[in-house]
Amino acid sequence: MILKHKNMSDNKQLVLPERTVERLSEYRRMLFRQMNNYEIKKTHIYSHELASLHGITAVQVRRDLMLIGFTSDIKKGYNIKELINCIAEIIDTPTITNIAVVGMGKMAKAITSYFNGKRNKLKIIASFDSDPEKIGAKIAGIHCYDISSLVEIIKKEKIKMLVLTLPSSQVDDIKSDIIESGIKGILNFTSSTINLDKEANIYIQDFDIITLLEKIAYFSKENNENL
Amino acid sequence: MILKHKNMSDNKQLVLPERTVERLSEYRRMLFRQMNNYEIKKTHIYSHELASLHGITAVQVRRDLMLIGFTSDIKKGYNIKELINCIAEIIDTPTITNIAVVGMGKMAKAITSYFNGKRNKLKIIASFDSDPEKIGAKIAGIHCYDISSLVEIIKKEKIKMLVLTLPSSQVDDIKSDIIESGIKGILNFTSSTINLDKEANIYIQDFDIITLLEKIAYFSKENNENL
DNA sequence: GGGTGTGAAGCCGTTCACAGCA
DNA sequence: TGCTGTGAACGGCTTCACACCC
Repeated sequence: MILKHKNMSDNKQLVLPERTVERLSEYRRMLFRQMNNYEIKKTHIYSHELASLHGITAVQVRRDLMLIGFTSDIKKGYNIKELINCIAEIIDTPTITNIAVVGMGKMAKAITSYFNGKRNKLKIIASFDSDPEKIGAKIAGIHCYDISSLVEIIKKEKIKMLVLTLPSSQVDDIKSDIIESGIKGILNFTSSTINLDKEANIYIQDFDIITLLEKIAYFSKENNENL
Repeated sequence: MILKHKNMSDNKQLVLPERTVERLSEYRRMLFRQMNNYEIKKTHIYSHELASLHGITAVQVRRDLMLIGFTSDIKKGYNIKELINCIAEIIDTPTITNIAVVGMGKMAKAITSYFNGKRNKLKIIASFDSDPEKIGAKIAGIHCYDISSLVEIIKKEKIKMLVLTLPSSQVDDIKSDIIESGIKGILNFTSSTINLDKEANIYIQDFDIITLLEKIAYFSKENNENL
């Protein structure tokens, strides 16, 4: 509808920086909150307001909005509703994007329960496991399939993204299936890095709790001493 | 013991880049696996071997090891055991670092069960919640305290890091408590950014599943079209 | 003056290119 | 020749500085 997004207007779509995309997602949710939940039903917001809500600088906000070609209303700041729509134009997919979880353990259940319902263009619709007890069951509201049917189900159910929460040791076993399935994006909770670089063209985001906690411990240590 | 780490030898400790610290954590775990789990009990490893195990370049590995002042044995590659010890010198704390989880929901339980036992210098030893059903109980092997006793317990139990898994709406309520408690590092699973910049000197790592999945969706989209 | 939009500079991390060494 | 260690170049992202506009 509203199409202030410069990059969308020329047919050659400009790719945004990773960090900008992350912040756009955060801006949007914050903007929703600003628009709805407060007694002061704001319609406009200044860059420095949005910035301080996120603990970043106003320049950063303006730069991000510049990149998506969104401009402010003179003297009143950014129109919240229009900005929400503009961000949606950019980061949302036109139709619902289906996601599946591989390895239906505690973490997967927690993620599924937490996530589903939070975004209306992204939905976890299936899970895979090798445990006979789980296969065929409905866990955290979604059907659990046999991991051996990964490729088949991904294609049938039009699944576009995977969340990997299976034991690291089992990751290698499904690599080729993942590539074959045509999956385009992965959130990898596994502690093993899956390097399927070769032309598979899959966007992978690694998340490893052990690494992160060790990193935090390291920089906490630093905090005590210098700096 | 083995002290090849240049930075440790001069009393002014050099701070490593974030990404390097992350990779060191990953290298270490991979090195353990290389040393123990394989039939070929390797004692040495080349930079390009370690690199390909992680899906990165050999230069990257060498650069990281250069930064920690670790050098190879001539013509044989890096001594695995010594490297493990060197990494431990840098990222491990001398004593066990205690961690607490705030908000004892499904996610917290999954994280605790997953993490505890994996690293011997980091341990989740307590949790906090406001739910009377949970307070006083032992959940996922750890005691759950009343969230109102946050500051007290953190000081008493010498807790140095927090994992925040409580609803975003409740984050603001505990901000001042966190600062008062003297906590040095936070892993924030909440979708609200906690900006407690002001001299609190807390290292914060944000992790927001919604943001990450939206980002992955965005770049998956890109993958389909250009690039 | 109080806000915005943006070229230019700066910073951080990765990669290139190459010298050195057995 | 094959691997390492590293200055220098590069690229992505953030911040500075400033022109512009009501």
